Amino acid sequence: MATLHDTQDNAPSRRKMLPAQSVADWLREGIRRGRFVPGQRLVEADITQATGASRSKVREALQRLESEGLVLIEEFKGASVRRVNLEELRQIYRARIALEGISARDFAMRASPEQRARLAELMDELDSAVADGAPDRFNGLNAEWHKLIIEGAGNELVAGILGRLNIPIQRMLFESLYNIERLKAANSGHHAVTAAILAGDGEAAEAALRQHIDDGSATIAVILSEIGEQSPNAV
Amino acid sequence: MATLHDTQDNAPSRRKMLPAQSVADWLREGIRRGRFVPGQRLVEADITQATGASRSKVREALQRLESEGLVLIEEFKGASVRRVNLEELRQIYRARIALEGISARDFAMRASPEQRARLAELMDELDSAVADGAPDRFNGLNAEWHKLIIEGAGNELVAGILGRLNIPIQRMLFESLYNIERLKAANSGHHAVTAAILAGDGEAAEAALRQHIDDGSATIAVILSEIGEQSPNAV
DNA sequence: ATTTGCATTATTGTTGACAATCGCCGGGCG
DNA sequence: CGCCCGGCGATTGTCAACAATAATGCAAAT
Repeated sequence: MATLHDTQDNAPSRRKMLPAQSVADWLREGIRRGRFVPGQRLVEADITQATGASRSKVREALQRLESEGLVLIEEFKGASVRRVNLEELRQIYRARIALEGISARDFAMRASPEQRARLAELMDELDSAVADGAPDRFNGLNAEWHKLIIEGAGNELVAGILGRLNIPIQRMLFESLYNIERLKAANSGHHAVTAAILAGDGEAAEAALRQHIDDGSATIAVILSEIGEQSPNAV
Repeated sequence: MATLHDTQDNAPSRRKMLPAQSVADWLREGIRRGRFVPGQRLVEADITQATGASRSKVREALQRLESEGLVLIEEFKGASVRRVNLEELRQIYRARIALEGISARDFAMRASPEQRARLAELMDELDSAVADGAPDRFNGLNAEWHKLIIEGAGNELVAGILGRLNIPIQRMLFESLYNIERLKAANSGHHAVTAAILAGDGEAAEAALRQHIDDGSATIAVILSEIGEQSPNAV
């Protein structure tokens, strides 16, 4: 079984003494970046040693992550990164469609000229990334593009919910865009949404973004089912 | 300052010894039913005594409620029921529009004949409650009507999010329907949604439910602003 | 060789005591 | 009379030891 300090790699982790809430952030980030894979156990002692936080803080962080749906805590068995099955993935995407859709609508109605200009700029850079066949650059720009719309919609509550929803599927999202065909498809969706927003058409923007997310969901489902077919404790 | 066991009222609270997670439920319920009003402090010792749970469990429950956005925890000041301002109310309603809207759409597409029959039945009872001018009965039926759609949409994730979103405004929702005019207006919205669902028209069902919720939001905003004008520590 | 039972160990859950901080109350002073 | 300030009680934050439980490894028996 892989322990935690096995993988202490790049970070200058010399007794960080992370104070409190940061432990939750640290774990979230680790889950998002794939350092902790679904099913992996999160042993309190290891986290204590890795972060320098006290056990109380570690426990508090784990309980928080559980109520966010990121980890599973079983009595006397401890915490582990929660696995998502296909049904849950579907539900996540349904929620994303609803929330990110309405964000696009709101963004189209209230975005400042600067924000619209930034959106157009990102669109150009996305195009150039596609033209260059640069999936890494595309991934970063893609995240920024979505983030601009979500945070620009002026609804921190919805932005927060979406942020939490995305964590479990972040890694798959990332992997899904290493195929040039999918990349082109995704970008055509971006174009439709961007055009509607720049035209100030909230209705169309919402519809286009819904379509865009729905397209992506099929791709992710494939990836998840591939992963799910591996041995249960492998991932 | 009102303490907790001042208000220990109806429940047979003879040393309940609530085990663990139940403490969070107990607090949630108390907040929802107005036993704990926004701004009220939630002292650990009082909760311990009232529930019979240990302090660890109480703290755990409070932290959970904080990450749900229900309570506010300040360093060395403890937990208190979070106040919602008008901007946050707007954001809650925007999220509700998105999530309950898509639930109506999904329900229209996948509800069983039994569920549709139940919806029609509820609609009749709502009408009769309006005709009788019975706001209490209407309130109960109204909650059931929304619940049927949300839980019948087949998305527990979205249902859970909506459940948490509604808690802070539950009391206002309740109070808002003691005006016969508003009651009639709300019911006309119910009719539009029900008709669309029974016709199997997901698109129209979503649009109608969005409109219905949006109508309600204005009413709630009025109530909140009235409350907000009272002295800050009164509520 | 496989399985069963047992003892050991690793890990989590719980409790209690102690330290830190905030809010209040009363006294001193301008 | 009003204001500042220092102590005091109440409340929360932190930590370490202890108890309860599950996982593991080993040996013996079939």
